[in-house]
Amino acid sequence: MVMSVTREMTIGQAAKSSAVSAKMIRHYESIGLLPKAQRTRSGYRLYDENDVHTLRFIQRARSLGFPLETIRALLALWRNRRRSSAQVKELALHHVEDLERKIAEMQAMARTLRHLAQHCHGDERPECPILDDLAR
Amino acid sequence: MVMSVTREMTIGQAAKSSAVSAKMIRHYESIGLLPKAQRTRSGYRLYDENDVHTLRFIQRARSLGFPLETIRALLALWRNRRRSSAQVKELALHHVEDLERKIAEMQAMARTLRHLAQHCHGDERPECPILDDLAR
DNA sequence: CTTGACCTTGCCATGATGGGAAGGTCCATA
DNA sequence: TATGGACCTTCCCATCATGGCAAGGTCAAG
Repeated sequence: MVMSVTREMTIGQAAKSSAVSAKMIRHYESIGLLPKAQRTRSGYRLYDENDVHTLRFIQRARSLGFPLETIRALLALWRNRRRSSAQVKELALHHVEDLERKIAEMQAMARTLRHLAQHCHGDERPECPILDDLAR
Repeated sequence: MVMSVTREMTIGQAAKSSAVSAKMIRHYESIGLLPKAQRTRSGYRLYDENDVHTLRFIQRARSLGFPLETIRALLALWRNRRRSSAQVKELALHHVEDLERKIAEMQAMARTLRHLAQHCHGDERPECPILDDLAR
């Protein structure tokens, strides 16, 4: 496989460079989050530095918990020179609200369980306020 | 459909009494979380107060975020007179750890995003530290 | 007898990811 | 030049808990 001087690479190399698995790169392409990759004559996908940059963008956005559909919108804004930062900020703050809602739910669960566990002897006897609560 | 005096009910009534959807009741049965329900001659599932009690137990455990496999274990302990409360407590505290780990992850995401958003003008101009971070 | 509310099973979808199979390609080394 | 290993391809299946829908059967009241 002969690649040009512009440092084209296979999917495995792009995966390493971007910390996005080859599996996911193919998946992102299949759902249209990434444009269809170029191919060698034998069918191998080819990626360049630009593609890797996009992959890193997606990877970073995923690491901040953005769902793929929001990342689709963020990518469009990133590429759009006439975007308004207000649009980006709205997506981000909406996601923060989602996170905060989920955090609050889980904190309530954890608080309840810690409280119940605190009153559970945790010994060999069967009496257990945790089960009592679940069965109430 | 004639039901006995022990207040047997159809799946829809059991669903209302337990706040578990009929769909989920069937699903729990299919994965063996619930024993196979009794049936009328025509094939309708029948539930009694005991079944509803179990359903409420599952519902409460789900509302505390326990995964179904853990609920399977909790149900077994609930039914086991020779259980030790230590086993129950361990399952609960393990789940609390899971919750706390996820909460911490999401808090880190939210913190980062709030910080980035704070520095984003959120106006009609394209400059945006949020995109800058994602693209860095 | 009709109608509407309920029940049955079975299939598909979600969201993001991984696993694995069956088969093709590339390249270095024996 | 042949072989082997590392890589690539597509396709299907699994996760986890839940919902939706479709086609068809049952029940009870009017």
